[in-house]
Amino acid sequence: MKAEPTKEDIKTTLKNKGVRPTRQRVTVYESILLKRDHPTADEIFTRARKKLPSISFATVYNCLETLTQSSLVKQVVFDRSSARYCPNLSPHAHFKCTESGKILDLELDKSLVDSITQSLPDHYSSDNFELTFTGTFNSSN
Amino acid sequence: MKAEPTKEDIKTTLKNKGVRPTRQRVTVYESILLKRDHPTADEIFTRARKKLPSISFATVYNCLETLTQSSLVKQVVFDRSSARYCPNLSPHAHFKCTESGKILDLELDKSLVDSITQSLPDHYSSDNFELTFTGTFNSSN
DNA sequence: AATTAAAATTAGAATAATTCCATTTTTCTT
DNA sequence: AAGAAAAATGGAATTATTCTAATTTTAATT
Repeated sequence: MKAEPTKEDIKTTLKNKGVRPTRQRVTVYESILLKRDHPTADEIFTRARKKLPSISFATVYNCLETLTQSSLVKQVVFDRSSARYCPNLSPHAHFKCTESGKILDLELDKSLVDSITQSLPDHYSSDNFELTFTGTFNSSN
Repeated sequence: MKAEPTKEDIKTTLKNKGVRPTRQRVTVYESILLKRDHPTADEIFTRARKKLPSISFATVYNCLETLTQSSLVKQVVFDRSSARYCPNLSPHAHFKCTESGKILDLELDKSLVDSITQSLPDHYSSDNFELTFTGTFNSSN
């Protein structure tokens, strides 16, 4: 399932999570996987419309909620701007480039992931973290 | 300036940052420092009103913007809920308890802060990070 | 102390993203 | 095929925040 999951792959993934693979959900999930550029609900709606012109905005939000709940996508929020959605399930950080506005995944060494996870004091319990950076990406090479 | 900064302390802090210490700014900053519970703009407005009944909501937002720009407070955003404001300037993480809704500061070992800072690949430049956890805090002790 | 220009504050309107609601459609189970 | 449950839909409502235009305050200068 590395590059281009088929509709069937997607259906199977949804089923495995106990999520009914409706056309709308499959389409929304597909739209996020298609181009892993952290699209907003609005962008996902636009993409989904191309595949399924009858889909409504409310449904896109419903599907995103369902996908987020079932941990298939992660909601990423920078400041107070629109939420973005990320299908990368490995623990990773996000970097927002203030010049391009792009959001990039930053893979993290397992050792760092462990350090972060273990940094929680006793009595605190969490099964996830979100690490974000804001800055610039210098692609002058 | 550990426990209770006076109005004069606050004025000095603002001046040092090149921010004009208007009554409204001092009051807003004071309202955040008063109780370090990561208040929302709304809560800050309520607190500020008690000290300065004429202050407007727009001004609270303006002041928060100014304080954030000058790095005196940090805006903290969880999910898509209201932004919250944190006057803790040391590098630290935030923990949101899903039971109480409270947001807590988690101080981080310098070594972890360094590891996080150094995890940025070449070409990426950022002078800040935000690390957040969501989970539960078990205070059964 | 009056004058002025710039900066800050204000009230209220506007905006944008998201959520809610009532209805319809689809899907699943019998 | 019928009935029940789940999902999708369109549009209204909500919420936090930003914008705008006018007023007030401040600081600097006369």
